[in-house]
Amino acid sequence: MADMRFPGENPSAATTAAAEACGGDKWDSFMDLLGVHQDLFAPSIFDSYPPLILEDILHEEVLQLDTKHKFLPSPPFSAVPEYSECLNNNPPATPNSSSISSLSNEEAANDEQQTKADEDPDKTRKVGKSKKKNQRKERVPRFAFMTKSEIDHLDDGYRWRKYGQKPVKNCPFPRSYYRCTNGGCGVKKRVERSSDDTTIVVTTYEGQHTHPCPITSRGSIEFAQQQVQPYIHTSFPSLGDHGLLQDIVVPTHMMNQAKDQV
DNA sequence: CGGCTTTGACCCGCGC
DNA sequence: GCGCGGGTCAAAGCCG
Repeated sequence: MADMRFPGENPSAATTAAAEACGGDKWDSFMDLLGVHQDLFAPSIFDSYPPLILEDILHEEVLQLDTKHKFLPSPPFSAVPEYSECLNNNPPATPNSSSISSLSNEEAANDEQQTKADEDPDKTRKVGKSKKKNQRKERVPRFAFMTKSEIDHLDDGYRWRKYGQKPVKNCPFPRSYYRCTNGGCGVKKRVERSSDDTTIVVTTYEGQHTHPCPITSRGSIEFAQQQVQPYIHTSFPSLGDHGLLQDIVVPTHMMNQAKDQV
């Protein structure tokens, strides 16, 4: 994980509040998944631009964290349909301290084959049709960005190889599948355009990078800044209390502002 | 020539 | 059992 902390900086009050609102461990995990250190956001960014928090996506209730650390109803951000697959009545997840590997058991079972394919594709696809239903699989942390952009595949600093594309039902835009090109890093991401708002690109990351970000040049970041407006939507599947999905919407300018100071 | 995208085929889970 | 949809593979082609 790239270490991009600001020397001598401490998280701002609003940052801390946002972290508390998400649950401290979840916030840390969020930052880990983003590939940045929590302290990256230290220089009072959240004081000026508090994050939006989607608390209970089951009821499509969107809450916003204001600068006084209260939850207020926010403008109508809609729930991302695909997230509903993560919503069930599973018992509350118990995130461990090192990662947000807290997908439900059911989802873990669903991902079982995929993970096996990641580890050894030959054993699953060509040979291994002997599914081990009850075998516990390592849970894969996932999160998604909703990005307002005309460009589907945003430059996030990592190198990706496209390995598939599928048409999406009831959506004129296809879904693209990418895999991190770094050897041994099994991180995948799906990129699709929202059918409700075609200006919004939904990028779903799966897994955590096991290597530092290969591209940290300022030019790359600035390029991304030009593409992304105006917010980033992040979800923690099954991380919320009672198994509910918990989402965070981080305005993109916050992300960019933070990156700009690296 | 290596890395990447494209694209049709294939596999699998799930609902009916 | 069958059809459908999601996800992945892998060959072919493109490009720098």
